[in-house]
Amino acid sequence: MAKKAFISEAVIKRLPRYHRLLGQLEAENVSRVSSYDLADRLNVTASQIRQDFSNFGEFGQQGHGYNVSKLRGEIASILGLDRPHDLIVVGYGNIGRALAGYSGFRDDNFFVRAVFDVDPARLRDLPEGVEGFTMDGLPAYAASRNVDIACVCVPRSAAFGVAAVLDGLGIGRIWNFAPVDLSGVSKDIVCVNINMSDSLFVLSYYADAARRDGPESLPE
Amino acid sequence: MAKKAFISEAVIKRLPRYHRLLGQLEAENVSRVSSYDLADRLNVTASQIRQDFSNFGEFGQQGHGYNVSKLRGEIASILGLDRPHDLIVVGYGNIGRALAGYSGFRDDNFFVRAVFDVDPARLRDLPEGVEGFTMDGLPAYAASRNVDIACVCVPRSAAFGVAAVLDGLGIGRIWNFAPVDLSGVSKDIVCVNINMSDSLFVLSYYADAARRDGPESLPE
DNA sequence: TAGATTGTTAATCGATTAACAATC
DNA sequence: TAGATTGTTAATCGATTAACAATC
Repeated sequence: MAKKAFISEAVIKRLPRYHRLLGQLEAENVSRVSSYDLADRLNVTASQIRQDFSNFGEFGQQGHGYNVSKLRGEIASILGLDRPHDLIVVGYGNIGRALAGYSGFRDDNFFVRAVFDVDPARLRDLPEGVEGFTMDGLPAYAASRNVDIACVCVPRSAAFGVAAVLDGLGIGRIWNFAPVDLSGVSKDIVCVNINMSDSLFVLSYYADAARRDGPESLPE
Repeated sequence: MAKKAFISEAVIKRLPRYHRLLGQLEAENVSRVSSYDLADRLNVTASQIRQDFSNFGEFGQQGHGYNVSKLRGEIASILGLDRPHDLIVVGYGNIGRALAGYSGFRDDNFFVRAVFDVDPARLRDLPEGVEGFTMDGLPAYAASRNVDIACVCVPRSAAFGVAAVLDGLGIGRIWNFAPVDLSGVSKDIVCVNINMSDSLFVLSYYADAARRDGPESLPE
């Protein structure tokens, strides 16, 4: 078929896992895999894997499977991992610090360039290569520097305001750690949420469920 | 119907959002809501909300909707938020520090009691009320203290080993921040993953998609 | 009571899985 | 070539939405 117009979110969410596994296989010097090999490793069906790939093109070779490096490159390209992304962190509290300090993103071309906080006292001990500014410095920063993605790590009460400011500055790509829905702030906002509390609550549920009803009550 | 045996993961994942909204409504002194009110606020269908609730019992009153506090209490009870949970953090790096330092979980009855790391030099500046131990202290700790949930914040390479140790100590409830699938380590493991990279990659995809194809390419 | 809104059954929609012809 | 495995179409499954009788 090659390049469908609209692709379901379920498919997109699986791409990072494929990318990760292919990276491991590459590190193990595996050069070819079939959809069945991949399926085994990921505990999904081969059918699903082939369906997923077919949304984006034809990456395999009939009778021989997929070239690991090529396939990984294709997925990286789909996800945009083949070019650098400039990130800023807005809100330099616990999570903001964790993001700015985590170097692992760099391997996938994501670079935290600057952090912002209302409180100048917090802008100490910044990681190597990361600049710090108070919030009022954000417009000037945005005017002179490229910002691909903003990581919103402010308290819930500040999140809407920050999102509006970011949208006004043309930084509508938001990685949101505040427990609010920012997609309503503007039509242009592209937002992906990490809600740690929500995830913890789900674990709490399944921990109880497993105790009560045994392992059959667990998903997957 | 009242209390279905097995409930889909999609339903469970929506419960924290309901709980959060009901908390806000409670703070606004709203005492009653209909499924239509809730649906409006959450941008979902009223039908879905009623279906979701009906998995667990009958929480509403025909003709009058739901009592906000009562409903919130029911959902809190389903998620286990009505009683305290003792947490430990294993791996005291960037994410581990963020988790141990974040006080917000306490409002929902989750308490980080201790942190563990292979490197004793890292166990400095612990938050108020949090103890620090090297990894070899984990068995003794588990023997003398209650541990409901372990937050695994170690590097990928250490994650399997840590999960095996935790499982051996009977701490099979894992909130996993390492990019590996720990559910295979043991049948008893209940694991919920937060994979920050995966989420960032998905954002990267949608940022590109929005640029290319406009807002129609976005989900939700 | 009449109106509103639930809980639930039936219909629809979309995603996953199975099957298989195409072909390397 | 023969065997293997893809890409894709068709069948199944599950989740979401619509409809409505029950009832507060």
